Parts: sequence; structure tokens; C-alpha cells
Amino acid sequence: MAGSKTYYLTTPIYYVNDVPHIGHAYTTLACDVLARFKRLDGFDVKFLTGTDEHGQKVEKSAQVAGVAPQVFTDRVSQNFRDLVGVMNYSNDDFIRTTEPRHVASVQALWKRLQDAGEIYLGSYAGWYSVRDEAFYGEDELTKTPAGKRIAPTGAECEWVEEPSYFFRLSAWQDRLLEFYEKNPSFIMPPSKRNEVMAFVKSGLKDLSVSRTTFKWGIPVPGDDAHIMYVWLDALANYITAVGYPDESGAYAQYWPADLHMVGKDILRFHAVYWPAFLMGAGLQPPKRVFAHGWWTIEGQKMSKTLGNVIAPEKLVSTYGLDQTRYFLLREVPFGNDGDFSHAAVMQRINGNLANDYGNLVQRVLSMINKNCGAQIPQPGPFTEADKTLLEAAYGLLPSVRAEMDAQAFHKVLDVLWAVVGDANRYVDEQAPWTLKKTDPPRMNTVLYVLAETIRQLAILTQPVMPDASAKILEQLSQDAGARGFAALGAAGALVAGTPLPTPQGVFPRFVEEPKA
RNA sequence: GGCAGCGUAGCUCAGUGGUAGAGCAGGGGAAUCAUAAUCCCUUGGUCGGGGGUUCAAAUCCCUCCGCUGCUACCA
Repeated sequence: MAGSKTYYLTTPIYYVNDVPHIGHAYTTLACDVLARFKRLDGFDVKFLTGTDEHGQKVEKSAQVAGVAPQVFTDRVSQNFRDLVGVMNYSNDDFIRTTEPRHVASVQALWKRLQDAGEIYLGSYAGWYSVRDEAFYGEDELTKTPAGKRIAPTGAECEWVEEPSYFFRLSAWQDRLLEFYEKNPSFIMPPSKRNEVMAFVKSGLKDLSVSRTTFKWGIPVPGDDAHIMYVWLDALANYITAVGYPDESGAYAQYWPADLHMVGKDILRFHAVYWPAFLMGAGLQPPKRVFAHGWWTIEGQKMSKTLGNVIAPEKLVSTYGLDQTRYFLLREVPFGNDGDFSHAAVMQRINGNLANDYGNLVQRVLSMINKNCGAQIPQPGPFTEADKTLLEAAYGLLPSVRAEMDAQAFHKVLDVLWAVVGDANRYVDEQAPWTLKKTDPPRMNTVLYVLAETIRQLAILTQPVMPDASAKILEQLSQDAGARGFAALGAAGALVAGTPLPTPQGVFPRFVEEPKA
């Protein structure tokens, strides 16, 4: 689709040493909804997710498991590929950092940075704990009377120096700040932007970008003793996937990315290091990095020790796929932290989905089925009330689009549900069950207006709830060709006489199973 | 410690100078098309405490209390 508007968005690549949980599911879900929305809105979308498979931890886990790192990572990365099916993600690509295309891309990026004078060989020195496999800052350590340095974890540290390549991050402070100033929505939400800018203003040190202490990673070109620092490796996946180092084709078409979606824990890497790497290599930085919040579970932090980590499969099997997708995006203003509780999910499923939206669809389709010969009824002249509701429904796209472009998924749903509420009030005010006896043609008009309103809603809820929305659209006899945003409004209006199937409930109430 | 932000109805939050708001929960009523769903009305707040500016402050300023985030090489 040359010449059409493109939209390239990415999730982080997930570290294979983790087991997928609600946090991973949430990040990719947000991207999936945006990707689906943009496709329906006529964009040529590229939606990327994948796994980060290098690093010392993976090397060690493989050792513990008694297999080669590649065998290990083939196995565990499958968990994340499975998540795609579980959550019904529509990604166009799934990248793995162990793929040849990525190795070539990262090494090309390295050479370019080196040629530009952005990388130099120095030595990395610091207090290192063998037990923790981590360096600590001087101020983090406590000193024993004997002069030993003890890490916060209680591990003893020793002074270590090793050769390392460095990226001249210190030289990028002013250019980064200038970039943030010129692109006020590069980092979202604004509170996070302030934090990043405060961090950069406080001064940047050169960044160690290679290690000699492990082997499982991408070798530095021309110096095999060094393995590239994981973040340089990981971040480059975003350009690998569009064909870098080939800068024609997909790269020219999709880069710079429109959006990198990230958890707030990895914001700095995306908002500071990544644009510096790219600009250092003479490449364009992405247009936006959005840092979303964390979920707590029933008011508690998720942790392996508490044993309250929720597997996405469990959510889907308990509450339903679209119900889970809806809850995650409706419950919490996107960008904020939120709490996942069973009571809150129940309230959302039964209140918003079963009672408000599902029941609206069911009551309207049932009346049409029973009183209009199971066909789209023939409308008569529209009253003011009819026009008011139809205009509200027909006017949804611009508001929904604006909220989507701000990644305000909760507001997208607020906007849609305002019309759900309008429609339910309209049913009660118009009382078609009374019109059935007093004024059947008027009843037909009312039911037509309602069916047409539901059509708008179902088209617009597709990104968040693809399966349920498809069921509703099927019940309105709208085939796949009539479900894009081009069909919104009068252009795709329902045609009187169209036969409709027998309605079936789309959002069942969640009934608590009695404890055995 | 430094920087930033927050504290508004039982709960989650909107409102950033001009007569206190929404959703949910609670109470009452209407309707009966529908998944006993829906609709209407309604209870409820000295807007964290104190001080100040102003004709007027949840909104601006000061101070105190409480909470949160950031303060670089673990993904």
C-alpha cells in the first residue's frame, strides 16, 4: 500500500527468563487495540512484539537447566509466542534477538556508531558482587570495620576493572534536552516526561556498552572478546524488524516508529539511551514512547514470593477473553497504576458489559426479531429524539480517534459507553413495547434508530473486543466488508428488509461459582 | 537528603478563581422489551490541618501532616 499512511508500533521485547504475566499481557494488549483501531481507520499498520533472548541471566538459566542457551531460549520464548493466541493479539511480526536478521542489524548499528566516533574502548570499574552478579554504586554500600564493602543484599563486593566499550552518552545531554523540548509528546504521560528530563538535566555519564564476563550475546564486530551490552542489542530490534541495515523498503516506509509502548520500569532505556543511539548513528528517533503503569493484585504488589502472579491464561479462562481485554483497559486511566481485583472485574463484566451494552443489544434485537419479522425495520421520518441519538452515535469516531491517539483507552471506552447510556435511556423514553400496540410504524423507526446506533458501537468496540463485536455485527447481518470505519455513519446505514439471525446473548452475566 | 506530584462523597476519580461533580455502592419509585437487565428521583463532602491574598479559593501563596514517583548500567 505505497503512499498510504503508515503506523508502526511496538511492544518491548520480553525477557525470556520471565514467565508471561498480566503485566506483559497488558502492554501488548494496549498495542493490539491501537493496531486494530489504526487498521480499521485505514492505516497501513506494522505491529511488532517479540522476545529478548540474550544476556547473562539466560546463559545461567540455561546452564542450570543443563541445555545450550539456544535450546533453552527456543523453549521459553514459546511462552510468549503462545500469549499471542491466548490474548488474540494481531501482531504482524514476532522478533527474537537470536535471529540472524537481528545479529546483522545490531552489528551494523554498532559499526555506524563506531565510525561516527560515538563508541570508544575504555575500562569499566566498580564495586562488583560476584554473588549478585551486579555492580553497585559507592553510595549504596556499607563499609565494615575491616574495610570491606557490603551490598544492600548483604553480599561482599570487590573492586573490579574490566575493559569495556563506551557510548559517549555524556555528549548527548544538550541534544536530548533540545529534542524533548521540540517534541513535547515524545515521552508520555507528561509526569514521566518530567522525570526523564530531570534525569538528563542532572548529567549523563558515558555508558558501558560491552561486557567480557559472559558469552551469550552478540559479539562486538572486530573484537570477539566483547559481547554487546544487552540494551544496545535489545533496543535495536525495533529497526531490525523494518529491515535495517537496509534503509530502503520497510525501513523507509515505517521508520521512525510512531509508538514504543513500554512499562515504566524501562522508560529510561527507551527515552534516553535509544534516541541517543539512533541520533548518534544518524538515524531518526521514534515519535513517541509511552510508559504505562503497573497492576497490583487485590491491593498487593505482584510477586513470586507472595504467589499472586496471575497468568493471562487464567484470566481468560475465568472471565472470558474480551471481558479481560475490556477490564484491563477500562478500569484504570492508561498510564496510571491500577489494582486488579475479582470484585472490580465482576462489577465491570456485569455492569458495563452484561447490563449496559449486552442487554441493550439483546433487548433491541429481540424486539426486532419478534416484532419486525426478523428483518431490519423500515424507518419513517425521524423525530428530534431520533436525530439526537443518531448524531451522538455518528459523531463517535472523531472523539474516539482523538482519545486513541493520546493512548487514553479508558476515555475511548467512556466515550462509547456514554452512547450506550443514551441508547438505553432512549429505549425507555420511546417504549417501543407500547408503540407496538399504538403505533407500529413508529415502533419500526425507533428500533431502526437503535439498531443503527448499535452498529456504530459494535464497529467501534472491535479494537478492544474483536470477538464479541464480530458477534454483534453478525447479528446485524454486517459482513466483514462492512465493518471498517468507512462504514460508519450514514454511508453504511442499515438497509430495511435485511434478514437477521435469531439473537444470542453476547456478554453473559458472571455468576460466582459456589465454592465446593 | 534533593527534585516532582498527590491528598475532593463509603470506593475509584473529574473539576485548577465565581453558587461542590461523575461512575459504582446505599435509599425510594417507575416500567416490564431484555441477560431480574433498564429508567427516574435521592442520601452522602467543614474539597488533608492551619494561616494568608482576593469582592470571591477545592482552585493562587505560605506552613504543617500523610502518601507516591524519580534520583543510571538487573532484564
